[in-house]
Amino acid sequence: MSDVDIFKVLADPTRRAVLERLASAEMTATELREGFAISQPAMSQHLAVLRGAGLISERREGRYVNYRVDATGMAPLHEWLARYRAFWPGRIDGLKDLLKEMDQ
Amino acid sequence: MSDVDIFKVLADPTRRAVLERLASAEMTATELREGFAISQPAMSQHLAVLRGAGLISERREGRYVNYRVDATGMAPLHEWLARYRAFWPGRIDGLKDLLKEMDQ
DNA sequence: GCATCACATAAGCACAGACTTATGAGTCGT
DNA sequence: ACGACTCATAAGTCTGTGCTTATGTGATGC
Repeated sequence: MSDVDIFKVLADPTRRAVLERLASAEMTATELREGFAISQPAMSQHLAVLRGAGLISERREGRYVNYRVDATGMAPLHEWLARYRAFWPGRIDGLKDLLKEMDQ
Repeated sequence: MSDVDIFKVLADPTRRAVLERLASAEMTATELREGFAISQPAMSQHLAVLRGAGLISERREGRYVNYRVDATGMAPLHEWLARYRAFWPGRIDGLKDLLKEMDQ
C-alpha cells in the first residue's frame, strides 16, 4: 500500500487528467470516462492505481461509485520536492507567494 | 525541450537517486556511477534525460563533465502540486510550517 | 603520434505497463 | 426472477523505455 511509487502513478497522462477532472467535482467512473477515448476497464484500472496511491477515495452509492480527490497520497511528493527547495533559482521565488495565497 | 514530461522523467528510481546524490555535491558522471550497478552508457542516458528536463546542468572541465542540480525543471511539478493544495486534509498542514521554515 | 581516459551516441534486446476483449460480481427496475 | 446497468478482474497483446554491447568524439599524458 505504502510501497507504491507515487512518481510512476503520476507518470501516466491519463491518470493526471483524471485527477484534474476530479479536482472540479466528485464523479462516478462512467462520468469520468466521458471525454476520454478509453475503455471502461482501462478507466477502472487507472482508478485502482490512483486509489492504491491514496490519491483518490471512493464512496459507494448503490451500483455507482463516486470518486473524489484525496491529496493524502501527494504528501510524499511534496516532501520530495521540499528537499530541492535549496536549489531553486531566484526567479522562481514568485511561486512561494502563489503558494501562500492558496494557503488561505 | 519544454515538452518533456517531468513526471515520466522522475518516474525512474535511478534518476531520482542521481538527483539525490547530486543534491549533496556537484559530481562527474564517473563519480556518480559509483554506488550504482549500472553501465556507463546507461548513466549517460539518464543524465541526458535529466538535463533535457532542466533538472541538472553541466559544467565541462577538460574531459570531465561536472553535474549539479538545477531545480528550474521542478517548477512545473510544484505548480501542478499547488493545484491540489485545497484537497489536503488537515493533518498534513504541518508540512506548510516545514515549508515555511525551509523558505528562510 | 599514440594510447588511454571520460563521456556520448547507435543499435538491438527485454521487460514493464497500458491497452484491449471477455467475463465476473453486485445493484436496480419492472 | 430476469434483464440491464455500473464497475472490477482476468488474460493476452503491443508499445515505450531502460538496459546492454559496440563504437564514436574529444581531451590528456607520455
